[in-house]
Amino acid sequence: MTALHTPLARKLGAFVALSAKELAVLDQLHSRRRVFPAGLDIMHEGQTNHAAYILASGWVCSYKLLPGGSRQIVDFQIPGDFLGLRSVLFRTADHSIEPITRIEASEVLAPELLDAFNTTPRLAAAVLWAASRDEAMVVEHLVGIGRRDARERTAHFLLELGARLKLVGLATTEGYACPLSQYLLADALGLSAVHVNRVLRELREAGLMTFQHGAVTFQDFKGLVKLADFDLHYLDHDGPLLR
Amino acid sequence: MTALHTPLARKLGAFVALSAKELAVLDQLHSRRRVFPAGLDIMHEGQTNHAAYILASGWVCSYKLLPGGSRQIVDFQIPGDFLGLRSVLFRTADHSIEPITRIEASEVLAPELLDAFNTTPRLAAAVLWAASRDEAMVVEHLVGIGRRDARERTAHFLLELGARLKLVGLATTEGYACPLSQYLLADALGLSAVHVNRVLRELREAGLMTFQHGAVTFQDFKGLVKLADFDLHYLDHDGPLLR
DNA sequence: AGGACAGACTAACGCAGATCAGTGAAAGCG
DNA sequence: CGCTTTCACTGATCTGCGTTAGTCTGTCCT
Repeated sequence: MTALHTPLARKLGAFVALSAKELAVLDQLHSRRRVFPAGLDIMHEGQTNHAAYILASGWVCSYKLLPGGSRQIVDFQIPGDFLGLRSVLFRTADHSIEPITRIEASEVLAPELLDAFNTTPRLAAAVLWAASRDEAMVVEHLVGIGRRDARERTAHFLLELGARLKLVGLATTEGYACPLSQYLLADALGLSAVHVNRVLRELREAGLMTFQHGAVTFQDFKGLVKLADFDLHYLDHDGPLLR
Repeated sequence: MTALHTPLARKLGAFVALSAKELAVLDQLHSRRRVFPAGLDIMHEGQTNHAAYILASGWVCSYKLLPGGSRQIVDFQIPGDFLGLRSVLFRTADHSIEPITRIEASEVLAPELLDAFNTTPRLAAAVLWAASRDEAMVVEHLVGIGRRDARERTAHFLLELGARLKLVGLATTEGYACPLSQYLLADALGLSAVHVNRVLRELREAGLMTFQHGAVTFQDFKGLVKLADFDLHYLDHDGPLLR
């Protein structure tokens, strides 16, 4: 296998073996690279005619604000993920996107993407598969918020992040570097920051995992998986309908 | 405008004017019509190699079960919606699908759909738009469960259902026929059935709306919209990137 | 007709998690 | 160099919602 140039190539490569040509096409999508600072929204709910991006490095969150001032983070994006792909189909974005760290991202215009799909159809299938996987994760997130208590929910979420990061080589079974604050985690989990803190302490004191100093460390992976009822099969080993 | 044959045609037609040819292609997708009784799952989480369907009549819910025995309903599907479209891309379904009423649905195989897209590309855009809209609704649902209290959440959900039903001619601003039990509503909203009952009583006593005898009736639409912070713009008036 | 069952509805009680109100440490900055 | 801001962390109190345990209807059986 040739060297994997980008996180996206690495992610898709974990699912279909990519030819040199396909890798080259993927690389070309990364031509218009841009850098954004942390904390400054790159896309706003209601905004029209924005571009889509492929995230090359750094972390991002997509969220919605409510009139009461609270917010719900729908998902975090990590290297190799698309930003605002769905919103491009609508004229206006249905959520906002904020970089959590300084990020590097490549602007992708719809025509370029369609072009790439035409020349390398297997890429289209792979990208569609990735999009479906993202959607499955949003659904799993919904289920967690609706029906899991704070401990299960937190554990599940951090395990899932780990699984995603592993795909792009940014995590091991031991843990991963994680730039999230407890506030961000709270907004993602539908909890208060105070309660997130308590839950993290519980998990730590139970010897299951730690979330400290910008790093997530799994001490008892199996125990965590059991507590969270984590089933990675919906992220794993599942290929699309490739014919 | 020609007569609209199916709910799907009606829904897509609300967004792009469909030619006679496109209508014919849509009709053809409905050739393999099947009937399913209420309460019997037509698709199971973990099941492999199932087909996708277009719902022609009746109501359906897609849900996930948790080990504790509770379940979370991710979404209800109404006539004109696709069933299991995303799960076809994965080898195995990531959720279960259960008819709430007796339903009629047309089996659609992936090749047929791709064929239809090739002969009428505008149809592909329209279907993609519909899929994006569905995803946007799941996101909105997630936000509701995470950050809205029971009253807002319930009101928002029933308003959204109304907006969707209006698109296929099954609702007016006054209300709509609704076969959901309070238990189903509870599983969708991440609440207990008991509390759903309390909330519905509150809404009724506040003169906002009723949910009784299989019908939802809006008495104070504006008041409800305000309470729920309901913004239908993400369902309305928004076209896809049509070139 | 009587029994079984599903669904709407209610009251009493308990708890998970929100809210409020702080402390203390580290990092950015004029 | 203090000053401000951000973040982790904690205890006390409050509350929205779950849980339990019912009653009452209507409808479908046989």
